[in-house]
Amino acid sequence: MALTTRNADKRMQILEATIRVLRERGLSGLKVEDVARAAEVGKGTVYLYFRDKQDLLRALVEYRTLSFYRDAEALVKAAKPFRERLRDLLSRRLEFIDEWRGLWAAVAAEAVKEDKESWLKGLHERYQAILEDFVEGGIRDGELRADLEVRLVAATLAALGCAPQLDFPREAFLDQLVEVWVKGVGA
Amino acid sequence: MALTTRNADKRMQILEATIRVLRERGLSGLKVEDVARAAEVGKGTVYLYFRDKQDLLRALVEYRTLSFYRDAEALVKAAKPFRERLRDLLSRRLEFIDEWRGLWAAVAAEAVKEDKESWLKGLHERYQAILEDFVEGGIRDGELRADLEVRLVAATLAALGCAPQLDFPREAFLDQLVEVWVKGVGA
Amino acid sequence: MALTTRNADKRMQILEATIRVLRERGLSGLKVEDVARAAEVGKGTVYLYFRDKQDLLRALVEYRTLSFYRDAEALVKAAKPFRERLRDLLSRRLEFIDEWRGLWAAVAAEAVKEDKESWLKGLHERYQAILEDFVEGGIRDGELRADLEVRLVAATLAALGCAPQLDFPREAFLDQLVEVWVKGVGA
Amino acid sequence: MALTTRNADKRMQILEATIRVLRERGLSGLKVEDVARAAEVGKGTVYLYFRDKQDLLRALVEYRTLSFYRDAEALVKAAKPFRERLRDLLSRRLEFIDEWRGLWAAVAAEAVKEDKESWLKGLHERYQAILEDFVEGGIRDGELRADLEVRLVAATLAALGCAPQLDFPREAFLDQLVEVWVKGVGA
DNA sequence: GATGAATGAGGTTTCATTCAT
DNA sequence: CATGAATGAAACCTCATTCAT
Repeated sequence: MALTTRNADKRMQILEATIRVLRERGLSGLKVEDVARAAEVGKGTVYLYFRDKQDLLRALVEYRTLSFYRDAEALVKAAKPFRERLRDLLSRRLEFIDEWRGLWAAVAAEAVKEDKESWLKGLHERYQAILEDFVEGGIRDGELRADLEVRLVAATLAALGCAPQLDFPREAFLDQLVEVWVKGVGA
Repeated sequence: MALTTRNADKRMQILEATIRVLRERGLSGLKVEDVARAAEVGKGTVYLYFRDKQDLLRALVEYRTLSFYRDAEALVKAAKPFRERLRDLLSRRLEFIDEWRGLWAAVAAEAVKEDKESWLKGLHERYQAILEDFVEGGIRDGELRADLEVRLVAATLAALGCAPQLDFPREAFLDQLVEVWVKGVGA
Repeated sequence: MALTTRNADKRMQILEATIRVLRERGLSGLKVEDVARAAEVGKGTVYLYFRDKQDLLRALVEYRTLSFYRDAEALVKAAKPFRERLRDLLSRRLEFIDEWRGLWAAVAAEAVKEDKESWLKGLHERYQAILEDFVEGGIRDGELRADLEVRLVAATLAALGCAPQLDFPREAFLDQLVEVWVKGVGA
Repeated sequence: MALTTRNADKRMQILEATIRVLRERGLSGLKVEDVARAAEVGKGTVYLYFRDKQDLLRALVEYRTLSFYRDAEALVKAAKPFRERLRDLLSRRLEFIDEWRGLWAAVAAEAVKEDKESWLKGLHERYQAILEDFVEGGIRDGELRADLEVRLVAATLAALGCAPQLDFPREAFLDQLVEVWVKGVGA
């Protein structure tokens, strides 16, 4: 138990270190040795918790992505007005993208060499499902037009938020995004 | 002259091979030797046209990105209805994203180690400018609301198009994107 | 402690292997891989102890040269008659030159690309100082003429010993060298 | 004839360029391409005059070494006092060493991979012979002691002149060398 | 003859992975 | 369990050499 806990802690510690190094040094600068140093463990220890570097990356992608999905789900189901929930979702989405510095797809590609397509598709479907729920709820509540094709609209939401080089206030940008999308598909 | 032509041709040949290999093998699978083989030249020849691998990547990013910007500019300035121009733009954007398989940011990060920020910002500003032109034109023509803050709206357009795993017809998705955005900011 | 010892040992092991390979294969035949094999370590291990090949060469030049200087100093300060000390010095000098097979200058040139001049001068000054001490002692003891300019005479000693292709007994040659120089500057 | 002359010229031009590049860039910096540029010919042209790089180096070593021997022979046979002839010889010797920047042995080692020993010995014997002639002449003329073993004394002369880092006037150094040797073996 | 674009063998170096401690 | 010294496969890159023009 204590052991399991300590192990789980160290796993996390390594995963957190990994994304930190990734952000600082980029994908080609991501060395196992640096990850170990950043996690304050020995290099060999990384291999006690992950089969190899690819396994570490796969675990990282799943850890941060599922964490994002969990948050996204909670945010869109919160007891708040529709627009606020949308704004929270998009905000968290921008945060997610920023966390990866645009490297998500590249890391994901390294993380899984076989069955890549189905793995990616599986991940994305979970997000798509969350968004479809949100859209359906919006329609039910009269916030969104009833004649929309849910899957397509959810997809436009998923497609919203590629992080441009923001040289203006993030809040204003978020407001504008919400504004556009709500006007675009709102009732 | 003939030389310049041949040289320019071979440079292109290598760049085209590079993006092909990148798409097939991913970033970590991008070996100079494979690029050379794909371009049907010797390994050393790559180094006649590019200082090193980083230089090759930088040239590739610029080549494809500027090519995209050129097309984008032409498309939004075409003599067509506003919605069609928008659709063409978004279509080309999806194509651009698909071409890189989501690796654009990662490749760009490898391509430039110093002054990265200013280089990225410089590139993005060109795109932002094209979009601002488009938005301003739309306002002038009465297609878009006049009370919009041009830069923010252009930014929402830039943020539109992260390629999700499309499991429905691309055309329908594009139509929906256009629909949402035009409704969102249209007059 | 044990570590330091083991590390120092392995460093030495690699340096000894390097000069062995250098003598056998020449400068252009000096591959890091061969050095590693000769030192009975892996190729990568060499890079644990030396930043790169140039660093290895620099360390080698310093190691063998300082070792020679240390011996030279001890020999000229030994409690022996002047002529014997001179003979021991020249003998060690011939050994040093033979050890490098005439490649000292070439290896030194590879070993240091910047500040080469000051590095070489710095090294040589240590030798010159040892010789000047020896000459001064000789004058004090009445072995050498008192009207000599110490630095110049020390320099002639430094200039003595370019290894010709010896096709006669080394001992006789050494005796002759001693004879000439002592007659030349002796009291 | 004209052709032969032009060819011989171009050969020389390349050899002169080679030693220039060697002095400037060192042995590992000696690229055929740089030699060609320095000689103001095409890279392929070098291969019209020399079988390969090794052949170029062998020709260079022979060219400069035989040139030195020719000069040395003329200098020691000149109609001048003994000491002056000795001084001229040593002066030319220092010049020769300086010309190679200490790289003579290393270049010679690259220049000949097989029969290296006999080639080096053959070259050196020519120099030894010149020096023996000089010593014999000196004895005949009563300038040198008659009880000397000619070969050994000639060898000490050959061993004289390793170029130290001269930080005092070259002329004074030369005078001192002459002084020492003449005193050492003179009548 | 003269050229220099093209080549690829072969060198240097990195870094994921192992394993003895 | 944890470690990091050691390893060598595999990547990058150089440069001697060739050959079509």
